[in-house]
Amino acid sequence: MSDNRTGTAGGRAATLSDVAKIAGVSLATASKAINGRGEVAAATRQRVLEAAKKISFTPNELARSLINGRTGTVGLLTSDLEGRFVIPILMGAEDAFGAGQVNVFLCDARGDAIREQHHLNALLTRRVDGIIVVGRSTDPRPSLGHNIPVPVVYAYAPSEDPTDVSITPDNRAGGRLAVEHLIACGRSKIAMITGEAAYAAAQDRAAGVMDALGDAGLELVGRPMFSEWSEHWGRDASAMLFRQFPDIDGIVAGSDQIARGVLDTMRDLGREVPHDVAVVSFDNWEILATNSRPELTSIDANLQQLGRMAATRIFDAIDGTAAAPGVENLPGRLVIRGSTIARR
Amino acid sequence: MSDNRTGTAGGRAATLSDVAKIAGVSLATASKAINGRGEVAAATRQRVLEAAKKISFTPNELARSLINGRTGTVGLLTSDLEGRFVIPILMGAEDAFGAGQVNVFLCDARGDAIREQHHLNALLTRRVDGIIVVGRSTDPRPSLGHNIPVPVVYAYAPSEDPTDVSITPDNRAGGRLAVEHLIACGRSKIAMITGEAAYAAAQDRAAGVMDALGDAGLELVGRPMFSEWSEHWGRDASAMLFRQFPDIDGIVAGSDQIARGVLDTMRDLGREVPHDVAVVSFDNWEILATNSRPELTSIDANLQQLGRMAATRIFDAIDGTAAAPGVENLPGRLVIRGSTIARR
DNA sequence: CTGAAAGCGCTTACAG
DNA sequence: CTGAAAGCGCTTACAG
Repeated sequence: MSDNRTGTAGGRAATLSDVAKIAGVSLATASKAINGRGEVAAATRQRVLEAAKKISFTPNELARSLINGRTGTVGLLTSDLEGRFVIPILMGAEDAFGAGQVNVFLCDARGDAIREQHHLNALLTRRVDGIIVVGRSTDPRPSLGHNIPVPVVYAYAPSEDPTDVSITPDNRAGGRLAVEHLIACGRSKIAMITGEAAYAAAQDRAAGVMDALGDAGLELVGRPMFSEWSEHWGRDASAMLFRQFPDIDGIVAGSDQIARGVLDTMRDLGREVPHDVAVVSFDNWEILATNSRPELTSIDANLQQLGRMAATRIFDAIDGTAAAPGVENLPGRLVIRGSTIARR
Repeated sequence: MSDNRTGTAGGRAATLSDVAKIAGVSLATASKAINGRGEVAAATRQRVLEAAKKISFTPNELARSLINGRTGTVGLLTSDLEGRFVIPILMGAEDAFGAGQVNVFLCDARGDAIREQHHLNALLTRRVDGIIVVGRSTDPRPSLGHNIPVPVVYAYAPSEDPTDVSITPDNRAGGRLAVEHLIACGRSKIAMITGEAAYAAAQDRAAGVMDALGDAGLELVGRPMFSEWSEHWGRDASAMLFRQFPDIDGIVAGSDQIARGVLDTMRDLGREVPHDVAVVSFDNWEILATNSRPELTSIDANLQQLGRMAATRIFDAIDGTAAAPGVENLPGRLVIRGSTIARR
């Protein structure tokens, strides 16, 4: 097969007319044969398919979309591509849409509202069938409004507008999960080191921690320590904490990164994890969680599932069976490793 | 403004005919006015624009594309979305295409050839103007072939076919860079701990390391140690290494993860970094490199630039000024931190 | 400066 | 079973 960058001798892509001409049938018949629609004689269909194959005919989806009003495309509007959180969501959505069925337009607004508006316009101009908006944190974000002619679903960051459809991780339930696990591991002197207080994720997790401690008749040791979402902070905070409260036996870390810092300090202080101190964290970022000493017990936010759900909501809305508006909170799951339960 | 999910009272999106009717002009004139083309009286243009605004007219890009033969879309065919490497490339490409100008179809083949073919077909059916194929490693990958009617550029993983256009990191030069830096830091007893030998990246970096050592009249201490790209391996390998060669004063780590493991072991062994042992690694994965003790000197592969270049190649090919085929090797850059040069 | 007409590639009633 | 015709939403020569 020679190098052919056009598909036909004429220097342009093969068209249904080309196929019809070669097969000696009308455009209408060629169309029906290709699409398996209408009553077409088996022999005729055969001829058409052969002709199509011969000239590598690829139907032009643009023309089809123009007719049936659906493009089979969806826009993914994110504000933070580099973020580790949007990627699994994006994968889940891509997954749910299926290979070759629905295609996803990826748009990264870089956290810039102007850029987001540009992208939104471009998406509408291309007649996407729906839009998924993926935020970079779980803090509510401004709504795109209701003047958008296609369904919109907000993932990770919920919309500020309660009449929009949003799906976000249930961080409060996650905080409960963390503490309940520590208690189940026999811990009762539990402290919390977490990220920036301005983040809803930090607040929600802390609230869940408090809920669960209260239910168990326990109190947090010290106050929740808010600062950076970093290993550095994990190291520094845990050093401070143990100076003040040497008998802590359980720590909830706001992220795997923070937990990694905590583990470093435990090692420096000669405290054994999990024997002396059990550590549970959030994110279940595998590459961090499975390479530490010991490995980290962590709460996975099920982001890929979150992406799949967002895609499903879009489908439903397109099919007219729209979900009830509001914020849906997706529970996370506890992944148990060596930082809370010793390996034999 | 009321909740309007359609754009017009008729329950469908506003059309140029609607605009023309309201403005009291012909379709042709409306088109020219909207596009700033042709000679249209200022007053007429004004009326048309007002009408368009009134009914929130958004031109249907599908129809335009059908006419001019270009869609302003590009396909991004990746095999590994979760990989940290494809994301910056993807961002760079998205960046180069600009907000709202060209839109990117994201397709993740999950490393499955069948799925890739499905996605490829879908992209062609949607008449993308070009395709960027982003591999998950720097190992050459099968070509998509030359029967594709649009330009194709391979990023990160080059194509096996030298007549394709490929851009890949220059890992050999990176290996040189690493060693030259260690030598500049006064080190002469240098060892290398790296990832799986089956990876071109591992081999190329090792080759560059050997080149630079040879040029300096030095020899590697021991042999390059190949195994997992993990912290675990970094810890274990460096422990073995120092047992055998206690006087090593410089280590090239094949990745930041491996380097993190090396740092852990140095700390366990009581060796001070960088005073006793300097460590340089690859990837410059910030979240790992800037949170270690000390921070990591690392070689950044300039992946975002790689993505931008790939996008540029696509543009050029569309404009008919195609790049010469072959593999282009993009040099990395050394980012110096505390693991090779002590902070004051 | 304005508009009627043809056409981009395809599908879908509707006749035959 | 097959095909002529209209039409999806838009643009572009070409007349006027």
